Amino acid sequence: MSCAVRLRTGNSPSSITNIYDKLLETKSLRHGKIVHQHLLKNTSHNSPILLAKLTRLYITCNELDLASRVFRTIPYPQRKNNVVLWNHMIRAYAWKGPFDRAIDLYYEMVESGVTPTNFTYPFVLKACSSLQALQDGKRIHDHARRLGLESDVYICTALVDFYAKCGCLVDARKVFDKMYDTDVVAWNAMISGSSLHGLYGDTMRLIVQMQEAGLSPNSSTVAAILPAIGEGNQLSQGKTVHAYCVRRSFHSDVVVATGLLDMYGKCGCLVYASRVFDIMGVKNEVTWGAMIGAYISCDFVSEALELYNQMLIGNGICSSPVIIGSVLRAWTKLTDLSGGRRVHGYIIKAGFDYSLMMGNTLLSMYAKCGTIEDVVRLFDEMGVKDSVTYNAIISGCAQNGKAKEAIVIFQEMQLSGIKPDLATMVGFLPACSHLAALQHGACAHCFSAVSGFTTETSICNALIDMYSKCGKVDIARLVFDRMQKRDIVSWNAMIFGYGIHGLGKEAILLFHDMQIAGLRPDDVTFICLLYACSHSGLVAEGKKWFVDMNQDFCIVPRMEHYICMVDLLGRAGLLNEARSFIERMPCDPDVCVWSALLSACKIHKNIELAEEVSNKIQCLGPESTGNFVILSHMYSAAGRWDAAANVRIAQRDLGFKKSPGCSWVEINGVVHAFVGGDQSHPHSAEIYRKLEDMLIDMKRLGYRSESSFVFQDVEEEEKESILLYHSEKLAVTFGILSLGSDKPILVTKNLRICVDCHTALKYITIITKRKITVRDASRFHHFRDGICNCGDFW
DNA sequence: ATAGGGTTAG
Repeated sequence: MSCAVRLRTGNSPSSITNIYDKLLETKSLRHGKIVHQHLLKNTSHNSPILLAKLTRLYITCNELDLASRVFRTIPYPQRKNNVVLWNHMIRAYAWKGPFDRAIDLYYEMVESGVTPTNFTYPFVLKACSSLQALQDGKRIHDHARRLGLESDVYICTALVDFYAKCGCLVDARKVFDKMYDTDVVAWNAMISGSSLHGLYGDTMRLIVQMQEAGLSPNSSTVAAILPAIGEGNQLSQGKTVHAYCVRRSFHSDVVVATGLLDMYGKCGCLVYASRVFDIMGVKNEVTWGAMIGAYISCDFVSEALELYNQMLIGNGICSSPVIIGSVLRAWTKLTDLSGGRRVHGYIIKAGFDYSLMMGNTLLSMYAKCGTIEDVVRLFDEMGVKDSVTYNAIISGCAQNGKAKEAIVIFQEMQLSGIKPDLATMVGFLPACSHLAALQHGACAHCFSAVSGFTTETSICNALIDMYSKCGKVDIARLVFDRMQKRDIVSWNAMIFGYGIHGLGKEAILLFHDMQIAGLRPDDVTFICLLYACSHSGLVAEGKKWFVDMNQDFCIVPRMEHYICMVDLLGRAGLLNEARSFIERMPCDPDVCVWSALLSACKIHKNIELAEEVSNKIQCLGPESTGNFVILSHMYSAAGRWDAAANVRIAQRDLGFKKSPGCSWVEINGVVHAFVGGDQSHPHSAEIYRKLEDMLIDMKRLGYRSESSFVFQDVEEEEKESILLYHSEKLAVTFGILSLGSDKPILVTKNLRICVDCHTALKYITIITKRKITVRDASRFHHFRDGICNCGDFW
């Protein structure tokens, strides 16, 4: 059609309007744009009706920006009166987004005096629902009520959907219950809302009620409930739904089938997931994303990456932000930083939107791969942050030994106005556990209680761990006793708590209680139990449980169990038995197994065996520095300085640096750290003076420094001073100076406590009449009135 | 319908 030519021939305005009209009726975007061009040039041809028609055409063609531009040029009275056009504009934005434009248009409509109709509300409410804009939705609900539109079935359904998506399920239910006629769509709104918020029980109850009301779930219902089933790990329920889908022929629907495979993946049933995937006729990007995610959830990470490549190469499907998120999670699970970095580069190069979720995924990858510098840099770059952002960085720090940083960031989070949630606290408490920062931990406990988190099993589990690692095993037990529901982690954490305090009998009692309560011990339970036996010298019990674990509980021992057993036997002085135990192992012992024996050789001063064990460790590649240190200590103790020096030279040549011994003490919520011979603390002078004073009293009571454990060949007096300024002594002394005389002192050390400090602290408890507790890398030492509860071997 | 944060383990 050569309309452009005809338009130039000086027709009268009314005939031109007719031509415009005809062009718009073709519903062709190209024609619309031609009319638009001419209207811009010949403003005299503008008529409100034409402009309205052009707006409609643009809406139909999904050109919302253009539609909106033309809409605004319609003169006021005509625009005001064309309610239908307002509704169309709002509906278009509510469908396609940006959703906030729909809400803005609604407000503009009301403010310019246009009365919304029953068609307006479902659309604007849908926009509120997509944005989870609770306040706006409530206001709009109020408007509809005042207009007497409350019984309109479409509005009610939209309201149910809106409240349910915002998580206000009580309000959703209120609207729902008032409805005269609830159809499948209204039920689906209720059901998908509770499913979206992970309320598995409620979702299933609603399904039953729906069927009792005589309605059958349709494919949308099924698609809505499958994520909740997956998250609730309800495999048998999921299979029932699958069967229902087959009966109703929903299973060939790509949305339902994708939901099914995702559900199987989340339930850990990879075989079923991939079977659904394989027989699917139509697969889209979401299907591939779900399958890749299923592989990752089931720990088949390299298979997931392989599938991703298959998708790109053989199936013509491009990456999407969601799939890239999954790929990042795969590298995270492999703790493969370079893989993660490559994906990060790809995200930048491909120009993917840097959404909050993508940022959080990247942050979590860097955090789990242990590069705190990258985490902090990314964190600072992120413009928008939410609680997940903070949770990722806090737990990332806590899991990578940066507990002090975790505390600082937790404080920053509170200043930023983002409220810590349940996951924040569960991720933060281990940082307190690690530092034995009881005051921070107790504050976190109070905050959790006030926020209503302490009814949750996960938070109580973290609290049990925190209190027992902060030396308060009694409070840990109180938390344990008051829990409404305990899971396997609760019992394991409590048993381990008793173990580190040398309370083996209590650990065994709890192990029995656990079985009476109907819980089946798992592999971790036995690690905790054997550890407890080992640290309380309960050799016979430990041996018995090791056998029972295999025979009665069908748990195949892992390396960790063997390590516990070698530790148990070795600690008790049964060095030969420990060695033959290792020789009988059905699998090859790793370095940690031999290290456990080497530590035992040190306790029982058996240099010959230590040398032999040390050679084995050398052959395996001595992964850690601790083994060199032990052997060198033993040679030193025997006065064999040359041998000790050779070990240290070998250690240096192989590139192993001794990690410095570090001790810390929490005073009024501030953690003070010390290394050996440290003079950097502001109160250093006082601390050293106090220590020297105490040394005089200690000597009077019979203390002799264990100078054989100084590893350089130096004069006695010098040895004494090297020992005197060990980090644990400095931290204890600072505690004595800073805390009231009735207060017990808790010091934490990153390595095992040294023999001399162990002896010295006993004397210090007598001199200062204080209780002193040291948590070293291995366990708790409770010093009281000149004795330690560890029984002097550790 | 697919992506982000959390508890026990020498």
